[in-house]
Amino acid sequence: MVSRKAKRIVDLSGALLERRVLHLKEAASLLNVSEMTVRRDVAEHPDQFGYLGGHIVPAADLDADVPYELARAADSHAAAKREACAHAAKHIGPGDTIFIDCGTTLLSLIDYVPESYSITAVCYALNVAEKLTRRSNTNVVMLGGLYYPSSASFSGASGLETLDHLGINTAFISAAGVDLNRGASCAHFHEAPVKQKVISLAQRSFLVVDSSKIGKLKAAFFAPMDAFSSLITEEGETDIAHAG
Amino acid sequence: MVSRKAKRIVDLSGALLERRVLHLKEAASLLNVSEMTVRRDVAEHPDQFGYLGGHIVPAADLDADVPYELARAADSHAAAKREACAHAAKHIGPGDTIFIDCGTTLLSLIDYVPESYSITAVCYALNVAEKLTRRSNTNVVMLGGLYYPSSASFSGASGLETLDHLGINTAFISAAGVDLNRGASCAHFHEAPVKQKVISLAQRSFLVVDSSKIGKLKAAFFAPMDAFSSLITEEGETDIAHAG
DNA sequence: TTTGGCTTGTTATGTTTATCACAAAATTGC
DNA sequence: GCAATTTTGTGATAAACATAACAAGCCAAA
Repeated sequence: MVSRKAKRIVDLSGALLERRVLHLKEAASLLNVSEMTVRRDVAEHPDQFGYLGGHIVPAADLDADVPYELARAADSHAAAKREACAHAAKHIGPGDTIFIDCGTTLLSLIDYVPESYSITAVCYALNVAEKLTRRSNTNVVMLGGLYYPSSASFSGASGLETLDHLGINTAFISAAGVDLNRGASCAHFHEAPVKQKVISLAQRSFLVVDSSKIGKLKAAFFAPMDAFSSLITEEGETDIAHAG
Repeated sequence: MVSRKAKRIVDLSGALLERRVLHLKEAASLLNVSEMTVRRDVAEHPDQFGYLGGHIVPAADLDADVPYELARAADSHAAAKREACAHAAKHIGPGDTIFIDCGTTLLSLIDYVPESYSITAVCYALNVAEKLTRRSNTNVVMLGGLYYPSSASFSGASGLETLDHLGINTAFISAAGVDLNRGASCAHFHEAPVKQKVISLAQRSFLVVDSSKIGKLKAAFFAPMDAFSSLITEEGETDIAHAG
């Protein structure tokens, strides 16, 4: 027979699947043990449970194991990125089909699109998809493929093929480096083919970065500046002269 | 100019993107205001923030706004589902490529695979993908397509094409209904083509359900019983007689 | 510049949570 | 069935958190 303790752990994680948060007191009465015992159970299984001031949560909700230097990237220039998104969102209209690149830069773009707009959003990053699916009035299209933790995104041949069936009005592309002469580059090679194909198919593309990226050049070059209608940063929008 | 308050809210949700949990004290010093102010900010934006005994979390982590009757389905028979997964996981070996179906049934399958096994997992549901990407030693392949909130999964022609490039050893398929004569069915039509193609390509397929599903029949029929090597429930494994 | 409304900080008080040590109860091995 | 070990409960104490009332500060319009 399985020890009482093991059964409690299973019961508790079961209850959490359903409730997402459980107060210590609830958990105790649910499991028919004292609060102290629940405390001990939770403390002994940090892999399964998180504990926040009297509340038990699934460990998954907390684990700062966010893939990607995402965790690291998210803090730096977070405010600038949000401002850049606010500018970029002005280019989105009702009924549009947009493409949202991976990374942290464009994560808040969707927050600046009025709830009333019904749009279709194409993405290939897990964190972006998650946000999009929470929004109503939004069709979400995901490009599949192999997962790359470095950018929390998927890519592969069939993801690229999916793009052939889509009509994208406006693509929002981000970059880890923007050199005003050479163009836009990113740190991970697997992202480049996706970005390039999107840029080639979309009616118009915008390059969205916080200004700290300007002047930098990363390993994977993916587009010259004149591939974009404009460069958008927290400071606003800069038209790109199409005269070579 | 934007009110100071509005900027704080944006900063706070930005910090949460990165940290997932923020202690009241940290938040206060981060925003350069008193704890009391942070309390008030959080209380005024229940849509964005959750608050658990001194800790601020993104509302999304708590909000029972889990898409799908997922929320509803998750509680019922949760223990049975986990037990079924424990049985099913015995069929996974190091180096395998497995397919994990959508729904809540197979969510805990991955928990029963030893950390030391390096595997490749193919999926098409957002909640499954999320769990898989948290695991080390795991290649994750996602089938893309249009998002269906009803099952938190993606499907479409190009997702199906992706399957052609994959060699799947073992497929774990779940169902909303299992009729021992007619076979397996699910509630959403978009899932059926994916399940069918996977079953046709995988070396072997297992049907994994909690026993409450047995005897039920849902709208979208997708496979006869003899398409599966065995039926796995919380009570264990039942070989399926291949004699018609 | 001054008024009035709104925002923020402070303080005080009560409640909840955290931790520890020890006792009681249950399990296990023999 | 008995002793050793583990698990669980209890109560005391300290720390952290919650809440409300009021004072001070900020901002905008007159």
